Amino acid sequence: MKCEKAQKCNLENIVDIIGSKWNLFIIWHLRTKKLRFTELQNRMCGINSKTITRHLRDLEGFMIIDRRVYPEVPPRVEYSLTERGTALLPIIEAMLEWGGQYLNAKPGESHDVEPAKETVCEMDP
Amino acid sequence: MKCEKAQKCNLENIVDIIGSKWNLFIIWHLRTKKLRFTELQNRMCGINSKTITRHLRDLEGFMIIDRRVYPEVPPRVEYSLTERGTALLPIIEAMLEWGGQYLNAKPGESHDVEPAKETVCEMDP
DNA sequence: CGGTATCCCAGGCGATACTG
DNA sequence: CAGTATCGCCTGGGATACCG
Repeated sequence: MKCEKAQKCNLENIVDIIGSKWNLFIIWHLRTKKLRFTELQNRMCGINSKTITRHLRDLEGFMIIDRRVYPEVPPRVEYSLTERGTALLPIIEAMLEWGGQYLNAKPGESHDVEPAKETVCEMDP
Repeated sequence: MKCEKAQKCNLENIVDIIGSKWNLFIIWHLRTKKLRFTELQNRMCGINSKTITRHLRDLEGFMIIDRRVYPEVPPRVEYSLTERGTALLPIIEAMLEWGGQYLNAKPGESHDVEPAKETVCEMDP
């Protein structure tokens, strides 16, 4: 975690963000439209609320997502991508493309079901 | 970790590879030339041998790096990128570019030293 | 609805020591 | 040199319960 002799690695900072499965999923799910807390949670394979909250806060801190609270009853909170977050989409797409080219062709070993398309845990339409 | 209702997420498989700080570092350090075990270890901020070995094996399993053993005394093992691994470089470069654009400009909070350039833990020339 | 608060556990990672 | 073995910490994340 620490590069004592050198300055903090650029790549390391980025991996802290992109390297998390959950962060990537959140960003990806927000690519088309803003979503509410529960909508996100349901789309992400039932991730528990503590975990998703933590990652949402992280992403908000990095100014990758925008959190908008509507003072209503019942409460409504909507998350959306910022410009910074949107700028990450090409990278995620590149990752998916890479995965489609190489992982689907020869899955290595951990391949139990048929290859996915460009989808990420699409569960509920 | 498990998408019970959907097929295994493509993105999740990829994040297992790209999402690891160590894997990214290894790939990045191998971008220009093949390196020996110790060379890699020294460049990576003194990562301990157990950890690096594990990640090297993982990457080898995914056919992202190539491990070549020379039957000599003392032993020599060289690691290099495969085509698959090389195909990841544009993604890492995109990540670095994104980080350069956004993280260096406004670091958020975890920013203790001056921004890094396109470097990754460059310690010993 | 959109979270916090607790508890708990697997495993990622460092430190250290040893080996062919 | 290139690892393996062992120990032990600490965090990420699941389960569950509760709250404004």
